[in-house]
Amino acid sequence: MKRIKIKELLASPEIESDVLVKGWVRTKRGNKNIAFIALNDGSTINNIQVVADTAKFDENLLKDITTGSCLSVSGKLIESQGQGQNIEIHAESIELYGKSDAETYPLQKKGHSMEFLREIAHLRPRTNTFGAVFRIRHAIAFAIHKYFNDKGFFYLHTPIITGSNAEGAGELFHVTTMDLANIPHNKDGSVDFNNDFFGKPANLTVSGQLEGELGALALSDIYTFGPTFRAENSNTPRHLAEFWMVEPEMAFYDNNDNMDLAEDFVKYLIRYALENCKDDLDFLNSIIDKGLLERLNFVLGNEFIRMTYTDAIKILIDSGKKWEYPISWGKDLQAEHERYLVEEHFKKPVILTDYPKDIKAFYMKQNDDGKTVRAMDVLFPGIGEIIGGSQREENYDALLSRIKELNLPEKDLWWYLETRKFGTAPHSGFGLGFERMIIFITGIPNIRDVIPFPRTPKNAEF
RNA sequence: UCCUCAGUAGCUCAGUUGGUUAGAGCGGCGGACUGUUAAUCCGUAGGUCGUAGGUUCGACCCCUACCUGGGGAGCCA
Repeated sequence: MKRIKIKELLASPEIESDVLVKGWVRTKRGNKNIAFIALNDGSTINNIQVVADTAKFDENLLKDITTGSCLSVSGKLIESQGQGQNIEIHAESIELYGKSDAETYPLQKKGHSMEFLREIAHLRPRTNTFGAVFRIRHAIAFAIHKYFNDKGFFYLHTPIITGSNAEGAGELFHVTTMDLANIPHNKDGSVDFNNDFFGKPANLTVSGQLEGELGALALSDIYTFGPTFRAENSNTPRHLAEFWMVEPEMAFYDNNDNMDLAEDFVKYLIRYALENCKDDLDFLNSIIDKGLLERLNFVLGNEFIRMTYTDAIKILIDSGKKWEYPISWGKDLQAEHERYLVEEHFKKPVILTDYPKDIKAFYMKQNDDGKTVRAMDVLFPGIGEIIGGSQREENYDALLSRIKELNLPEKDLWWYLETRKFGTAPHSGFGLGFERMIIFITGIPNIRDVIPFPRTPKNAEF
């Protein structure tokens, strides 16, 4: 007999048919005559109830069926006599694949704190909450590829190891094969990289954007979707040292096209989750965050506010609020300012545009006013900046002078500059923090709980 | 990195102004129960009180440092 996944079984049950299911025991209840086993194989948040007449099975086998143990069960699918489930399996035979010592297995029937589960990240996917989160995470990853593929975008693989930190986005993880106990130095005291693997300093990427632009200036529309690394000592529920980023880059898009795409994209992902992850979202809505579904539907049903940085500053000043960080034109918005705009003033997602050039990256398209750049940040409730993007500076001279102004390593960026020399084109792009999107869609408050194995300062276990 | 709160049984927590033998619920184990739903009922084992110093006749409790975790902030996605 062929094994059937529990999701499939529950979706189209054939009463009185013989079935074979395999999975892990969530709970066992019962008395000396009958045992009820809740079995879960991860295909869905729902369990199948296995009913076993104790007379039919070896006493020791039944004793070894404990929370966490793994079983193969064959039997007849019948309508349940009890409340709480429609169907159940009347077991004919049970094979115990793996015991789970009840005394030491850390997961119990009762709920656990997220902090405790994080310490047992190797087992937490077996809980309802993490099963739901990781299934949703998968669904959204798939939806990202589907969205872009359907729009004619190409998935471009940008390098994980790079030889420059041109973007200047945060601290780097260095990549080397040098003996750390015996690092060669030049006469001036600096590290001698000549005999290192790449013959020069290398690091894990902080963003695939610059390489993504190279792709867009040949294939028109591309996206990257991969891990990025920041060695910042950030200890917050919104930061990881290793996180996944989605970065589309589009030729012939101006910043308005860019915003249109960003809003449509984010809404597509939310809609995809609502349509394809209903059981998991219902569970999270009841257990983690009672306002989750309402919030997802609200974001879907409303247009994002679009306004310039300059207008936003006016609103913040006119609000008369006392800010911990006083606000004025030219200063970057702090968390309290973003929160005010999104959660109090507009009460919906906000896209801010045209930031002062001095608080944004060198590659952003400069406006004619000489003061601002065509940046756009999408701000979400509870998360802050979920997307950051811009129209890119396509003018060679303007880009080069900005690089010089900021003392960036011009020679490391020769390849980037050449695209502006040979057939340059207006283009735009943005980056979406994948885990932050998952936070929003699942209602899970801590980013460490929306990735299977979080990497944070002082934590690289598993 | 800064501010702040916390660390006591496998888990979640209580523990009086510093005073004999550190408690509960859940989980585990043993038993009862003819269909359970986080089953129920009876019984039972389980502790280097985060680590290292210090104060004291005496420290889970007071002091110092460090470690780990939560919340907030910064950096950012």
